[in-house]
Amino acid sequence: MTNLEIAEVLRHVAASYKLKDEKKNRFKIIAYERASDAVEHLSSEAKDLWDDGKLKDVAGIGESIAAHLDEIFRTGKSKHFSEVMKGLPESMFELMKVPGIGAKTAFRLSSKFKSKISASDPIGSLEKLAHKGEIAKLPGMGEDSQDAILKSIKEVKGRTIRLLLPYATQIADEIIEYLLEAKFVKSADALGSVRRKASTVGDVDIACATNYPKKAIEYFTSYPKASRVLEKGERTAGIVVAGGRQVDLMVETPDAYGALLQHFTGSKHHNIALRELAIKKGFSLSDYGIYIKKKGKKILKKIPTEEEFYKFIDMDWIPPELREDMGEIEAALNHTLPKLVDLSEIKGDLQIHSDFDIETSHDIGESTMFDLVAKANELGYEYIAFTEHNPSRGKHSDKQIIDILKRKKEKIYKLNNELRIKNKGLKRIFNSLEIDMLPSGKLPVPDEGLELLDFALVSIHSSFRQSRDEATNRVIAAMSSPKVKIFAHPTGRKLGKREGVDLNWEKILEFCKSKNKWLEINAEPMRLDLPDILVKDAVNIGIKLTLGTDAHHVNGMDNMPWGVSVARRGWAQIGDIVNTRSLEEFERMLEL
DNA sequence: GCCGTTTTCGGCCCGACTGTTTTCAGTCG
Repeated sequence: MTNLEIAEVLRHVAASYKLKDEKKNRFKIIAYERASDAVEHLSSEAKDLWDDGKLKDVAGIGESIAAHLDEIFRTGKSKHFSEVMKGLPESMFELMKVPGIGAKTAFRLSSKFKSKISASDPIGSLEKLAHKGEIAKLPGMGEDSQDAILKSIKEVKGRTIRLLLPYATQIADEIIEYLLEAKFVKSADALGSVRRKASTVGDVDIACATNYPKKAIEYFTSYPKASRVLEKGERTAGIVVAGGRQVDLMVETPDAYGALLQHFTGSKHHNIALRELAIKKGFSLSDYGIYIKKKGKKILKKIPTEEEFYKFIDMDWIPPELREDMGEIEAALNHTLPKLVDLSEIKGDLQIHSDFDIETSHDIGESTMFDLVAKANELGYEYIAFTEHNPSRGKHSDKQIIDILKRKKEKIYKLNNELRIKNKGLKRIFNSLEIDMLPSGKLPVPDEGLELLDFALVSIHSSFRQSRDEATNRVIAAMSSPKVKIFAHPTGRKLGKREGVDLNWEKILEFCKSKNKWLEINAEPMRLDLPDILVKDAVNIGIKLTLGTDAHHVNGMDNMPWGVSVARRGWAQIGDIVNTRSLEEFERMLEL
């Protein structure tokens, strides 16, 4: 059972309690919803935690829920959950997937149209009923509700995967630019997961500061690229842009903008923790500002900037990337927040594929070494590594592989000489290779070939479905080769397409620490791998990380900022990232 | 049902928008 499935079950339990007796179960409902959230955002599989007896360590899962989940993992179901959901129509849980339909509405629809809602496709049945005008006839519903349901169903059906960060950022940037063209808009910022630079983004949210909120809402809803206006209030508005992507705007006057920015940047978990803390200090936080109690009255203090907002509760300003309630609140209170690594501190790109014909079975780069060097100079790097895939093993003998690698070494040797003569910008090109790990953990390059390299990366490109132990042993075996320094795109995940390989991270991190091996943060937007949560684990233990774009074209080298975002979300500082070092220091580290 | 730097009891985040209502319920973030 996956985390997503467990989270869904917990949410269904919460919905069931809501229907049975909302008043009586008020806090139980919150508890189950929180537990559901917690499981959904877990960095490891709940099943694995259960295996290790650590399920109860998850904040939000206590004695009782842990026991029910234990029953589910052992027997496939929970008697208690079945009892709670007893008497409720099965189809209602499916209908709740439609935005705007919650527990109550779903229950009413499922009960009312019992015979007309098919078990195999409840949402499809509902759509038919809506088309016939049946929904509008229900008490408390009307034409507008029916239309809203139809539109939502359409969106559910055409729902694309979550956006990758760069695309979401681009949508946000274009709208921010549009907003700032209006004279009455003082400032505009991305909110939510875009501002926190999460790897994927659902909806794009934007804030704007203006003394003319009405005008700003009007202006926003007439954005030329909007295909539809979802809502239009006094303070917020929502539109749909190309690809069915929703963009929400929050408007505030400049004197209260800080509280708004803080609130809608989130994350939800960060805000909840923050508000609970504020209550203990006698304040109440909201997106309008901070309420202070005076003589039994609540007085609103408006907050123009985020810095002032955090300062008011005795905290340092927290970089948005850290706002996940993962310890940043405690650190901000103690003034021990890390100084996060910055893009300007990156001195090299450690994964680049040129068009050198290395006769690999994988994809070869599209740009020449010459063009890639020019790009590296443009980016102000001191060094780069050419890391083409290894020559294919099936088509080459060991001797042929060694010959190819010799040719590549010579070519890079010549290029390095030219750099030395020019004596500016880029100082050194490293001769590296991204080597497949065979399923056994063996490397498809003979030792004599490895000796030709400055250092090597290893990565997984096949057999993604090995068992946890098999895969872990494979990685450790492959990394044990002396020339191998970096484990590239370690989980092998592709966002929205493929889960990563199931690995025992405790073991791998321990290995990296003891053998001084490095983990790559791959900056390719669909990878962003190592994931931020594992970056944080690695940083905690003191494992060094590298940044590489995995560029197969000069343009790919522009992806470095996304990798830096992942590093920052994992609390990495300059010292944690190897390629923030000067060339001389980096060379020393390679020899360790 | 969960949780603890005032607590193992007594709390539990805050507010907007929509639609269908004459004061609110449901849903969402």
